[in-house]
Amino acid sequence: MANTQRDVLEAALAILDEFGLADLSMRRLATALDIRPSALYWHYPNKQTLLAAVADEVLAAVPEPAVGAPWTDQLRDTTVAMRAAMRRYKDSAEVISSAYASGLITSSVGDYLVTAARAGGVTDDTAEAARTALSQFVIGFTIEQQTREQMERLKVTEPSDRDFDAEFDAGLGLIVTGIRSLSDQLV
Amino acid sequence: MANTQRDVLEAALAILDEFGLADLSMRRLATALDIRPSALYWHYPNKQTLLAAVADEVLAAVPEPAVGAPWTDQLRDTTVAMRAAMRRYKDSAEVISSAYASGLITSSVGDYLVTAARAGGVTDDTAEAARTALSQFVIGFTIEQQTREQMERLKVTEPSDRDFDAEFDAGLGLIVTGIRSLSDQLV
DNA sequence: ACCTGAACACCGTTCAAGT
DNA sequence: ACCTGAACACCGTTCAAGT
Repeated sequence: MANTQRDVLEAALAILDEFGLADLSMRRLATALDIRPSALYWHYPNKQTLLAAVADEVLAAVPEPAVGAPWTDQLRDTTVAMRAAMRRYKDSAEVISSAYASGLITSSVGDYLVTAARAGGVTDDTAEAARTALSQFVIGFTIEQQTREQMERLKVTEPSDRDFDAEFDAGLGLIVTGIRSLSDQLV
Repeated sequence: MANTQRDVLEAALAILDEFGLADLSMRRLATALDIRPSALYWHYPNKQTLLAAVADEVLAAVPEPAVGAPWTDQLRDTTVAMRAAMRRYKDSAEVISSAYASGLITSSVGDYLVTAARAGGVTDDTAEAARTALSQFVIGFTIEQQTREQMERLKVTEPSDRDFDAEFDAGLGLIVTGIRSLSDQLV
């Protein structure tokens, strides 16, 4: 039974879900599909491109913000949805960070943030800054949490008593407040 | 001539400076020191610990904020200094991100940010959120820029026309504005 | 105190050849 | 269209032994 590109992508997500990024090697992925590693290169030109596809698939769970909602809620909801999407797959924040930097990502979550910020009447520069601040924050924050979780799983660290949800809400609130404040100045 | 732990650290920084993280392997580091890879494990227990030492050394260039300066300037200056310190060594933002998450970092830059925010009279939770938002932002932002730069060096991407300095200033301004706004609410 | 030698168990990627 | 087989050039880490 021959595999499609989609089969390869789903097998990669399954490994990420179950074992994390350290175990997502081309050799291990091939074994999961019961093919030889070289066969993967028929579906994807290299590992980097495969990981970008994984990143896009993870972020595809983030919905377009509700057009009727206040623009600050759109910013909040999109950022919260990004975090929720990343938390579904172990280490996916790190995958997304690399893919984002590589420029191979096609997800439009960044555009959702820029559009929502513009709805607040801020300048284009501020809208871009809002996207940067929010996406870097949520990705960086989730990398930190997921790396901790992976280390606790491997018993190399004891469980920390940090309240990640509270820390996230506070940081998000702080950034949204900053954007709203810049918006108010323009009125 | 026997090597010290410091010699190993400096050789690692030299490789980072000249070639970047992809070339910082234990084998290559050993070759640079003219010893066998196994000898490195006398100085550091593993690569992760060595990279944490590299991260600390990079962040050691960030000065304690001037006590006389306004607290918002202390926040800005520390974040700007973190970015400047990271930009001295290729891919060091990624090294710091991992080391930060691993909990092996001992640098006190995070404390500088919390202390500065507290000077603004905000609650402890907001001060912690300020540290998280600012450090995640500057690390995430610099990872993105340094990954781009590395790819341009390898000619896998054309130079982008993004103005990273302007984007950074806008994002930083936005976060600091948010903190100040929460501080003002308390007055 | 610091290092070598040898080994173990892995990587990503290429490319001619097979069906 | 999709895959195998074989190879190339690498990894991090361990551990007994050397000086």
